[in-house]
Amino acid sequence: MQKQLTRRMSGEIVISEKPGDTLKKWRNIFKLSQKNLASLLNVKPSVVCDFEKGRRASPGIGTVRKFVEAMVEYDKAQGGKIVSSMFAKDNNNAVYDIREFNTGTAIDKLIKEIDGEILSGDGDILERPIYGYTIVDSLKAITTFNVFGDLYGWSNERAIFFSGVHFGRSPMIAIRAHPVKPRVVIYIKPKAIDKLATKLAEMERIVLVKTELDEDEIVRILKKFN
Amino acid sequence: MQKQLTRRMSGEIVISEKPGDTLKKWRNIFKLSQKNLASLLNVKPSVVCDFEKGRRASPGIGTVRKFVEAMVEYDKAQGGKIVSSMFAKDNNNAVYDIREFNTGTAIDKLIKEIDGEILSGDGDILERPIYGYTIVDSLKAITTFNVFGDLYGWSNERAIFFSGVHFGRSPMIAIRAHPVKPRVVIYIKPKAIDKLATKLAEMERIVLVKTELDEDEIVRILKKFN
DNA sequence: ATTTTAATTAGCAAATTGACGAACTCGACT
DNA sequence: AGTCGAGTTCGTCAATTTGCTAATTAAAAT
Repeated sequence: MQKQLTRRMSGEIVISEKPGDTLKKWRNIFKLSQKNLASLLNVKPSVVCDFEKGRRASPGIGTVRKFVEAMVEYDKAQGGKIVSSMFAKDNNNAVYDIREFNTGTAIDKLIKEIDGEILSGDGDILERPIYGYTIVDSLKAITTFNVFGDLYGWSNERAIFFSGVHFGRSPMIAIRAHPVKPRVVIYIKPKAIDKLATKLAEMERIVLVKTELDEDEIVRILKKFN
Repeated sequence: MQKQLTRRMSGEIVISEKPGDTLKKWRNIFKLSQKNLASLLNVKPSVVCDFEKGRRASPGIGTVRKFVEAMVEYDKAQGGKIVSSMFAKDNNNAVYDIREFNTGTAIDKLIKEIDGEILSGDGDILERPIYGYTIVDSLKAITTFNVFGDLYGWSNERAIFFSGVHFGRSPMIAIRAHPVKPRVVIYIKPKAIDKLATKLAEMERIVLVKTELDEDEIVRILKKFN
């Protein structure tokens, strides 16, 4: 959650017309004085000012990072009120795990690692890289509001794992209906596989896979990937 | 939409453990070779490589920005396939406008500008700064999936304008139910004001305002703010 | 009226970036 | 065996950043 926010803040600062103003805006949101923030960073207040006033035309990302993380850390030490007020999405327990890779991982490599069986998808589509994954409880995903927006992390070039799958029909229908599609869908210990599910997967050119590993094992294995 | 993506990309690069890897990841997503990207940036390929391999520990945000924007621009010139595949939220026409300010604007200043009448809220709460606003169609906001997650931009220290308001009861109930609250709620040309709405606003310490200007005029006026 | 506190400006030394070019690796394809 | 394309490594150097101190302005508090 903090990471999400630091990314947002950094992104906004980098792209902003006047990065200094944006920096200042965040400092104000965190209710810190320049002196205050400076001491968190072990620098003198004039340094903070120089950045805010844009004396440095293009500060390094290390600097931006230090600033942003210091503010978020500070808030955390105070109980995290500001950070958590920034976010709503916590009780979204339909999402079991969500993570991004830094480098692409080929689909077939991932399938092999999790001991998956391919139900649909072949050829060079299996060599495409994906950049992250999401593990969701299929039932909760459909009944909970809003999850579908949160299923995709930064990239939709990703794998989606569904747990609690009966026949795998509903998850594929949901994916069919949703405008953004993942590259790979993986059913965790499905009871059976509905024919319509594989048909839809083919139509969408989505690689459909099943695995008999459980969520924890999958998370553990995928920790390796970067 | 492009701006959103550039912010995401930049944020991810800044916060990443290995910014170079993240840069590379995005270059791959945009299906560009180093040479290719280098030519878009008018630099030599080795420069791109140096950044990806982390020879510069802390590249300037100007550099990050150039990289990110070049990729997005390139995609746009190709028809914008990648950028738009990255986003789902288009047919969300419940949201009429959403914008962030770079500097805080006092609530009462904003109210004065849009010629608003205060229905609830007084004292120093009116001097608090806000950092953005959202204008939504109240009916669509409630019937459309997912909007409530998109109502808040970067900061919830913001104003939310509701158009198509009858008595203003439903919007306040929705806000009451939602965990993240705006600082200010503004009804655009309401037919009347429900008592419960003002009561809820008081309970949530939200400044409730009505205005007789229409959406377009409001957008025009708020363009001034930065 | 005086003292604090917060924010801004400016000059300067050391460290780092940003860009280049040339040399080098490593597969893949003739 | 040889050449292409894509990517990597590194020495070099001007331009910038980073952080300091010190001086100055502005606003708030005593």
